[in-house]
Amino acid sequence: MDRVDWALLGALQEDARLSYNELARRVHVSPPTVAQRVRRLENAGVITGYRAAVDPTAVGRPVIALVRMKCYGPRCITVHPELLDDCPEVVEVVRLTGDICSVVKVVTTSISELERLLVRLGGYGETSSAMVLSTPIPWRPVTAG
Amino acid sequence: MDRVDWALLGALQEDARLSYNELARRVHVSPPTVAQRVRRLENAGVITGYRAAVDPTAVGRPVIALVRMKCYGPRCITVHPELLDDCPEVVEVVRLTGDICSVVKVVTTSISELERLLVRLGGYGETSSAMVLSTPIPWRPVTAG
DNA sequence: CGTGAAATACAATAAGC
DNA sequence: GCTTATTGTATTTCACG
Repeated sequence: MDRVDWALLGALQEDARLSYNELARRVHVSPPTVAQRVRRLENAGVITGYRAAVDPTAVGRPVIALVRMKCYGPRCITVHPELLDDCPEVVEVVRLTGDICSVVKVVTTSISELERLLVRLGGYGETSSAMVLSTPIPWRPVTAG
Repeated sequence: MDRVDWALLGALQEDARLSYNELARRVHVSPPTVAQRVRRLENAGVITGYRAAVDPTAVGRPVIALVRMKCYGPRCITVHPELLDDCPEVVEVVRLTGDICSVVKVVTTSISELERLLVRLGGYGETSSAMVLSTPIPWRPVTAG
């Protein structure tokens, strides 16, 4: 992780579709070197994927919520996330320290769909939900800082 | 948003670096059609960007936390997110309904750096933090479902 | 580990269906 | 609005320093 690696990481976090030529220009190394470095970062697990970011509202899923879970013992969704494989509305689950065992981000078409999902999640634990009004900072790159 | 658009969205959420040729092969339309459709999705605000996903642990930032904020009146960070412009550790802020005004995701190198950040955030409101133990579901694509 | 030069593959435009 | 064809450029691999 030298200065070149961080520059590549920064550029790819801002725009994952930049070509190796364009990256080479910005980082001031040759295109093959860029290709080699990027592959190294991928294989080392630093870059875990490249994703198009989709605005849920723009595709008819304007109802977003964060659900805090206190799971009932061994069926905890943090240890069995596959329980949610048939819930495409669930887009993220993070396991936490403290009395809240996880926070689940859900993206739904409507309040009633959200309600159905909360019923489903309620089967795994105590839920407490809050709707997302907006996302003042949707993301930030991880930097060398 | 017909079936082809959803297929393109799905493919680009899984791998944002797929070429138009490769996308054309998978979705069974011609490359120029892919280019046209993808550009339409970008301009319509459906695709808001393409980002490389970075594993914070792999770059020396293993201490991740979710901080719930109850801001003090008008200096609420949800209405003035620029207050956090000089905090690169803050990677996401979502505004919520309910008594918690926002949840802030922070990515830090160490517990002591997390502590410094909590002091800073404490200047804007009451904080309640929980550390991220793992991410059982780090993300999921938005689908036609 | 980095650079340079080869063949291959890709993107973009324009024209036609 | 989708496809085919063409042109120019980008990407990749290999060989070399």
